[in-house]
Amino acid sequence: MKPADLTRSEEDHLKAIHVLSGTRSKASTNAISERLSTKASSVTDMLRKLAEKGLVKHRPYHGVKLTSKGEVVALHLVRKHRLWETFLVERLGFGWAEVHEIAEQLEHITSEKLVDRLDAYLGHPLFDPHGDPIPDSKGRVQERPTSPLADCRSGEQVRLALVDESNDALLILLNDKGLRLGSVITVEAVHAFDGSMDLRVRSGGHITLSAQVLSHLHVEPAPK
Amino acid sequence: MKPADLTRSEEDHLKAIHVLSGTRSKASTNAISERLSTKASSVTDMLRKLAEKGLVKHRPYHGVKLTSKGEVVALHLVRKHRLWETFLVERLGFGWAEVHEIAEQLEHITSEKLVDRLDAYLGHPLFDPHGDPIPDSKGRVQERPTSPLADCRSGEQVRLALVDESNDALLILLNDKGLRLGSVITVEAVHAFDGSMDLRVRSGGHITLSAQVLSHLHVEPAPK
DNA sequence: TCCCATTTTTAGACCAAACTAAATTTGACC
DNA sequence: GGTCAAATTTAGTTTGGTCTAAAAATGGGA
Repeated sequence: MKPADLTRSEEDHLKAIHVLSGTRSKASTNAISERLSTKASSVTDMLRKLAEKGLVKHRPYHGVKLTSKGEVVALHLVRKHRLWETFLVERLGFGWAEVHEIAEQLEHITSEKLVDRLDAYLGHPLFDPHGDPIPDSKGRVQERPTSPLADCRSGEQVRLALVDESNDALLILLNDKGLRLGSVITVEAVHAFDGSMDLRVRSGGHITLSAQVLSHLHVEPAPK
Repeated sequence: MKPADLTRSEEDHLKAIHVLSGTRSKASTNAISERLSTKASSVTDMLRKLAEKGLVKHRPYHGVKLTSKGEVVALHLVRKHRLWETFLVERLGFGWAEVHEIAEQLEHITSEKLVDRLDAYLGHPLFDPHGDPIPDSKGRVQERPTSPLADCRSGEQVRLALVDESNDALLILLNDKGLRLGSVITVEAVHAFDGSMDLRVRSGGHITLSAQVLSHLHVEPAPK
């Protein structure tokens, strides 16, 4: 039983639901429509269609979640998206900020063989350029214990592991400050007033990040 | 004045017209519809739309040809298609026969920067895996003097330079016979009865090709 | 418990891109 | 030059995906 042939729009909706239901396990019509820049009524239509295909469970007025069949499709899309992002950054020299939009197109290319070859060509990477895990061909993801940078205390030394937003402006800001995935950071001060932090970046300088930026950064223990 | 945003269907039509009008400079409605597996009436509709956008010149009942603006778009699509084919074969290890269909999808990805980076990554190749020239970013193509293998005489030694068809079965046949681009071939016999040829492939064996196969092969003088 | 703002769905319309069937044009042949 | 088959266009329909506007459901606060 193949993932069947889905239209681009159907795929976009499945992926949106997957991402949005990450924490709460259900996604709302409005949240989906906002993410896809469409109207709520269009989303409702699509949900009915996807429900008929057995890809989502839609309880009207109460949100939607993926069936296991839908989850498989969504994870496969995420896999393709993150593999292509990795290719663009590592092989073609793109910066993080630029690749999201292109990968949005590339993730819809349908060829199992292409995905698997690309995966092998890149050396079966476990994480994409933003630190997000890349599902393997069976949909399994490598988990990694990360914690919010915002929770760190003064004096802690950690490594930047994950940026949980593909917002261009955020990525450009990090770039400007000399921060990249794997950067080793020492917390120099935490300001209670606004939640901002002063940091020292090894092989970089002293920087300050606002709480708004910090909320998207996750770290892991610094290497020895 | 950008190539403007075109739908996938519009792009497909432009490329079909480009390819079909290669020899005669005009393409017929039926030929286009056959190539795209649609009906003639659908093509007529599309031609009107493309004509309104100034991309084609359509004289009803008398065929269609690209305007210079349409030609630019078509050449850009050809460029993308052939660069992706090259990537798939040279980097991902695909065989010639498999890449056409995937490249048909990849050629519609819109990102100038992506195309140019891919081109550089591949070392600015002049020819794709089938021997077809790859237009550069300005649409210029590298010409190469090739002649039909079918015109060769007994005893001639030549090199396979171009296969002018992306038909799967043809490419698989060539593969089975041990022929690839660049193969050095000696003509051993030409059979007047059916136009078939007996050939010897250097670093291969003795093979026989039908006139039907030969008609798609083009050669250049053998290297010294 | 009732009310009302917010969210979501329904109803009806539009557009692009395809189709079928019918009408029209062309051009080759007698 | 007239005729007819093939090629092409026109007319009208369908499907998928979106929209706007109106109706319905939900759930928190008085």
